[in-house]
Amino acid sequence: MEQTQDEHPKGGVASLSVEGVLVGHGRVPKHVQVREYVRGLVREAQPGTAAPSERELVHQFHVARMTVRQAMDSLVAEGLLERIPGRGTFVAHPRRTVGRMRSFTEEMGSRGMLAESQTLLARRETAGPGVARALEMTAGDPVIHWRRLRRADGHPMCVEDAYLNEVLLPGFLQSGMPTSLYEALADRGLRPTWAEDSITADVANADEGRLLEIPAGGPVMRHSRRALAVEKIVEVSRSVYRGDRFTMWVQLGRET
Amino acid sequence: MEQTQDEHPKGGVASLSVEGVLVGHGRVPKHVQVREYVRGLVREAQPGTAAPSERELVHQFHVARMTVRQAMDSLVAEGLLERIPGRGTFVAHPRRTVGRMRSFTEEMGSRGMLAESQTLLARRETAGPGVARALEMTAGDPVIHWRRLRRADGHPMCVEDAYLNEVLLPGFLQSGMPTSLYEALADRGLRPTWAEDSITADVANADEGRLLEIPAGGPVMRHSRRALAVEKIVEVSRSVYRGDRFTMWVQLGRET
DNA sequence: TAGTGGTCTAGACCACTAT
DNA sequence: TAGTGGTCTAGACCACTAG
Repeated sequence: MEQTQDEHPKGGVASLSVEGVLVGHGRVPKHVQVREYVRGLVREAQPGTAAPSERELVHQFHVARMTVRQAMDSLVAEGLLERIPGRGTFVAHPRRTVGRMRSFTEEMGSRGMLAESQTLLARRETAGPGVARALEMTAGDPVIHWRRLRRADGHPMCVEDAYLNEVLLPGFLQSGMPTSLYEALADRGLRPTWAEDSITADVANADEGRLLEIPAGGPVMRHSRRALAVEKIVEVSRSVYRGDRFTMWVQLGRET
Repeated sequence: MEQTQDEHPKGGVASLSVEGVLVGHGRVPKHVQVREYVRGLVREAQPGTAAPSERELVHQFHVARMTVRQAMDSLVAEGLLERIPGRGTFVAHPRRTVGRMRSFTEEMGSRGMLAESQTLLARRETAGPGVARALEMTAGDPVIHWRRLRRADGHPMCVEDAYLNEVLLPGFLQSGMPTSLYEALADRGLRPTWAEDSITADVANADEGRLLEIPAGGPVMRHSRRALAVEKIVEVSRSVYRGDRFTMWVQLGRET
């Protein structure tokens, strides 16, 4: 058959993407439209629920089967669907997730605890050599320093010093400190997607002991993070956790 | 054209998979053969090196372009190649790896240190409730308990208690303790591919202090790991690291 | 202008599962 | 036997890059 893209024997130019009717001259590829349609169908379905069969989608969208397969392939690749030859395509059972990055709030939430934050300090500073190197800036460059006492269910859990590249966040301090740092970054198109963490054990100094309500010299975990948004380092933080109350969880995969 | 699979207008039934000639009646799908051919070409190439173009592979293997694309798709998905529209397909630049699982030996090696181990204890025991739960066994089941003092460049770094499911490892103790636990597991088809780690800060007790050559009450990091090989939990370990000498590094990704 | 990857078609035969 | 996913063909037009 001659290729007359976007023009079907029956139907001609389609209109809106409702119930299997594709946008005719849109620049959204058909396989993307099919993919998003299926994603919507499946979004809140139980694992094991059957997805539409490939030939069913072929008829529904009036596209070739390879186009449908392309759509399904990507959903399978991202772990949303799984194919069982001879049986069909089904909503995948949750797989083991590897090292998912979380904010303090998310971390506590996943443990069934309520996270709270108390700002101890929020100001513009000039970067010292350590912070500058971590943020890939030059010593003396302006940074935002935000120190918070973080509680879980009302109990002190850690003291966090976050340093942000002010150049990437003009007017950040003036707009009032947000409830969630990561959401505030996301609002500016700097949602952190990758982090390097380091963790070491230490003892609390007097200040830390006072804030965390433990004796000076008590065990603490020091946690440092470099958070990146699209190849840009947006946040560097150093946190001191109570050693008696906080355990860090990590999931790791091993390459084949 | 009529579908006469594995029989081409020119060439007929092919022989061995050398230089683009596919196995004719083999059960290895063509896209897999093309994929592995390209993987071999590219295995040790520098990032940025051009891979063969899709049409080039079409001619070389006498297959349809969709078949070549299927092969390339999977290499792109696994991060080996990257496509640049209008330019070609290239060996991908290394991406940020997320949470890679490592053995103590690998961990120290990556820091330029030499790892050594001294076995303090290696025997058959019956699982206590905690170990049994972690190994998904029943309390009282036989486990192998292996305690090691681990050094880096000759200095004590941690004491590790590893517990192994003896049912999965018959004769393990009798065969003499291996240099590398993970390699020994791999030899038995139980190479760990996934791990759950937890890390907390604490202080050393008297025994630990003596072994690690730090004062009792000094800061330590307690690290627990559950290691899985193909859905089977093969190892559970509890390690105590010197807080003044060891920092744990983790890379994390965030889902989109 | 030639070459590349991105998208798409309208079929086909296969092995497998379920009825 | 009907239906499913797995594989495969032999083309096509498009937008984009590079010489």
